Amino acid sequence: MTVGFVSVTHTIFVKKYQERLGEDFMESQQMETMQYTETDKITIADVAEALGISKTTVSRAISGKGRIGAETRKRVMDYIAEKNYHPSVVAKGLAQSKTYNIGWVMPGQSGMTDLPFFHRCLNGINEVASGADYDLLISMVYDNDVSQLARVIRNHKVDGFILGRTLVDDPCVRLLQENDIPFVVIGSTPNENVIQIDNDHVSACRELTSVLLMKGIQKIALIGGDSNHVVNQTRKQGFEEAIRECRHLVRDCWIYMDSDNESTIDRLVDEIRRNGAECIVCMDDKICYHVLNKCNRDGIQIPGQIKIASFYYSDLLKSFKPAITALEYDPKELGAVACKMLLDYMDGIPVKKKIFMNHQIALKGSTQL
Amino acid sequence: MTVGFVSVTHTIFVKKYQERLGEDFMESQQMETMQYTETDKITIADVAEALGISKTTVSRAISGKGRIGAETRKRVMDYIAEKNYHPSVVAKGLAQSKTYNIGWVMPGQSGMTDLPFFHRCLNGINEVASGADYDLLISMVYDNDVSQLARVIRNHKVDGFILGRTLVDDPCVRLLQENDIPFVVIGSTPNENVIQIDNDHVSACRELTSVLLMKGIQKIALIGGDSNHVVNQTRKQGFEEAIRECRHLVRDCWIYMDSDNESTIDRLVDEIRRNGAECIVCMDDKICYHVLNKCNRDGIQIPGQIKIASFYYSDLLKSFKPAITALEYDPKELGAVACKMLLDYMDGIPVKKKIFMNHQIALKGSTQL
DNA sequence: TTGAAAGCGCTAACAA
DNA sequence: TTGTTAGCGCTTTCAA
Repeated sequence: MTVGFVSVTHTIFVKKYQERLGEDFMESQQMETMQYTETDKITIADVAEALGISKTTVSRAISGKGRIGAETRKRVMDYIAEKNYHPSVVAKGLAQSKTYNIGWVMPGQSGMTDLPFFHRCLNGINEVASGADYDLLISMVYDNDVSQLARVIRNHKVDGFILGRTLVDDPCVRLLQENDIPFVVIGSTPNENVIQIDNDHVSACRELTSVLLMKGIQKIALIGGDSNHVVNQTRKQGFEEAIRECRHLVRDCWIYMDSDNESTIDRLVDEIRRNGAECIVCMDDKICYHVLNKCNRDGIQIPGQIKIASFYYSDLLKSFKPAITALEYDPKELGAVACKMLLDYMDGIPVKKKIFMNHQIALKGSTQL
Repeated sequence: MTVGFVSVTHTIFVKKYQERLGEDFMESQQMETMQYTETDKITIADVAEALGISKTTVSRAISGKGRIGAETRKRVMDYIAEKNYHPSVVAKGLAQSKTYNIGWVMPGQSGMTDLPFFHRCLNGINEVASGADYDLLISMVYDNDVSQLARVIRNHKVDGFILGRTLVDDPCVRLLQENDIPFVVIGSTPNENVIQIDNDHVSACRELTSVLLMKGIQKIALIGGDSNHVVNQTRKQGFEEAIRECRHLVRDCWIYMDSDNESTIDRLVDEIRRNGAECIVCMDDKICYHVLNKCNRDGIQIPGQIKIASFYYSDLLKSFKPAITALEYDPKELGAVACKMLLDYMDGIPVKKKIFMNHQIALKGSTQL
C-alpha cells in the first residue's frame, strides 16, 4: 500500500452483480437466508358472499357510482372496514382499461444540480397523482436511448406520461406522439401540439436583467449552458430582450453559451474580468456555483469587484456569502400543475396547451452597488 | 421596487394549484387547447382469430412456456411483429396474481446530497428490474408519515419494495413487516429478518481510519451526522474500532455526532483546531463539504494546517483542491444487487439476509503528510 | 334498489 | 401439439 496522491484499492470493485450473486460471492457472505411464502387476500367476491349480496352491489357501495340503499351501503362499508378490505386497483384498471399509473420520464444520467429540481417536481406530481389514486412509474432515458420508455409504452403500463425535461428535438416527445400517448412536459418545447407547463423564463430573465441594468450596471456578461436545452434558449432570449429594451443603459454586453463545465467557466471568468464587465449573469445554479468558487479561489470580492446573479436559484447557492441575487421558482407547483393537466387531458377534458407559472426575483447582496 | 438586500416579489407566488387551474388563472393563459381521444389496441384474441388458432396457443408462442409447434410459433411471432402487437402486462399480471411492479421507497424531503446516491441506486435497480420486465413505482415517505407507502400497499400495486434508506427504528420496515410484503433495504437495520444490502461501512471506515493513523496522524477528530440514521451508527463504530486497534498510535481523539448543519460544523472546526487535531474525518460528503468551505473561508491550508478525509465520496467534493481522501462505493451496484435479491426472494428462492458490497479507499492530497 | 351475466386481456389446468 | 374452460378481481350493461 502506498500513500499520498495514489489511489489504493483495498478490495476489488470490478465484479458485476451477475457474478456477484454467483456461488462464490454468496458463499463469502453471511449464511442466514430468508424465504417468502404468499398469503392470500380477500376479494370483492368474499365480501359479497359474506354479506349475502352480489358483487355488483359491493362495487357500487365502494365506488359510490349507481344507486344503492343507504342501509346496504353502510353494511358493506362497515364490513370492509372491519375486514380491512381494499379493492385491487389493478383489477379495477383492467375492467376500465386504465392502469392508474402515470409515467415519470427523467434522464438517467442526471447530476447533482438537476436532481433536486426533479425531486421537488416529483413531490408536487405525487401529491396530485395520489389524490386521484394514481401512482408514478419511473422510466429513465439515457441521452437518446429511449428503450426504457418504449418498454413502458408497449407494455401498456401507464395511462400517460410527464416529462421532467425536454430537449430541442426530443426523442421522447417523438416517440410519445407516434404512439399517440397522452403526455405533458415540464419545460418548453418548440414542438407544436405538446402540452407544456413551464416557468416563464423569458419574462423572468428579461425582468431580472432589466432590474440589473436599471440599477446602473452598464457592462454585463451572460454565461450560459448547453444550447441544446430549450430552457437555455429561452433564458438567453429573455436576457437579449432586456438588453434590447434597455440599450440606452448598456455599454457592453457579452454572451457565452455552451459553457457549463468548470474549466471553461474558469477561463471565461478571467476573460470577462479582463473585458471590464461589472456583472456576470449565470444561466443556472451550476454555472453560478462554479463562478462563485472561481471567485472565492482567486479572492475576487463580490459584489465589490464583480457582481453575480443567477437565472436559477437552488440549494447549491445557499451557503455562499453574500447571498446571491437570483430568480426563484417553485418546482413543486410546477409538478402539481403538470400532473393535474395530464389527468384532465386523459379524462378528455380540454386543456390549455401552454401554462406559465409565476416566479420571484430575489435581489440580494451579490449585486449590491 | 427597492434594491439591495430586499427581496422583491414581482409576481405573486401564493396561489395553490387548485386555484391556479380555476377560471381566472386559465383565462390569463394562452387559449389554445388540446383534447385527447382514445385509440384502441389489438389484443391476444384478435391475434388468435386472425390466425385461426386459440388464444392459448398464441399465449404459448409468446411466453415460450408449454409445447408448441415450431411452425405455429413462427406464424404467431411473424404476425405479432407485423402488427406490432405487445401483450398487456397488466392483464398478464392479473392472471398470475402479480403486478410486475416493484415499489421504490425514498424520503420525500431529500436534499442535494442524498439524491445523487438514490439516483445511482435507481439506475442499478432499473437495469435489473426492466430485465425481468418489472417496473418501478415511486412511493415517497415524509419523516414518519408513511401514508403514501400505505396507499401503495393497500392498492396492491406492487409485488415488493426496495427501501433506499433506513432509520434505526423505521416505520416503513414495521409497516411492510406487518403486511407481510416482500422487501429489501439498501443500507442496514438492526431489525432482524430484514433482507439488507449494504456497503460494509464498519470495515471501510475502520480501514480508512487505520490507514490515517498508520500514516502518523496522532490527533484525530470525527464529525458525524444524525445518530438516528443506521449508517451513521455503523460509520462511528468503524472509526471507534480503528481507534481501539491502533490505540498505541493515538494521542487524542474526538467524536462529535449529530453535527450536520453548517453552523454547528463551523463551530466544531474552530474547536477542533483549538484542540490541536491534525485531521478531521467527516462522516459524509455533506459534512465534508461544509468543513472544506469553512476552511476555504478562513484560509486554513489543507493538508498543511489540517488534513481532511471523508467516509463518503460524492460529486459534492469533486471540485475541491487538493482532492479529498475518501471512501468510494458503487451505488449502482448496490441497487442492482438489491433488486436481484428482491426478485429472487419474491420467486420463493432463498436469499441471504445480509449482503455486503465492496469499497475502495482513495488516498488523495487532502491527507498528505 | 339490486342482481345476473358478460367482459377487461391474459394464463393455466385439464382434455383431446 | 393444440384447444376448451375456467379463472384473476373488478366494472358495467341490462333486466328485474
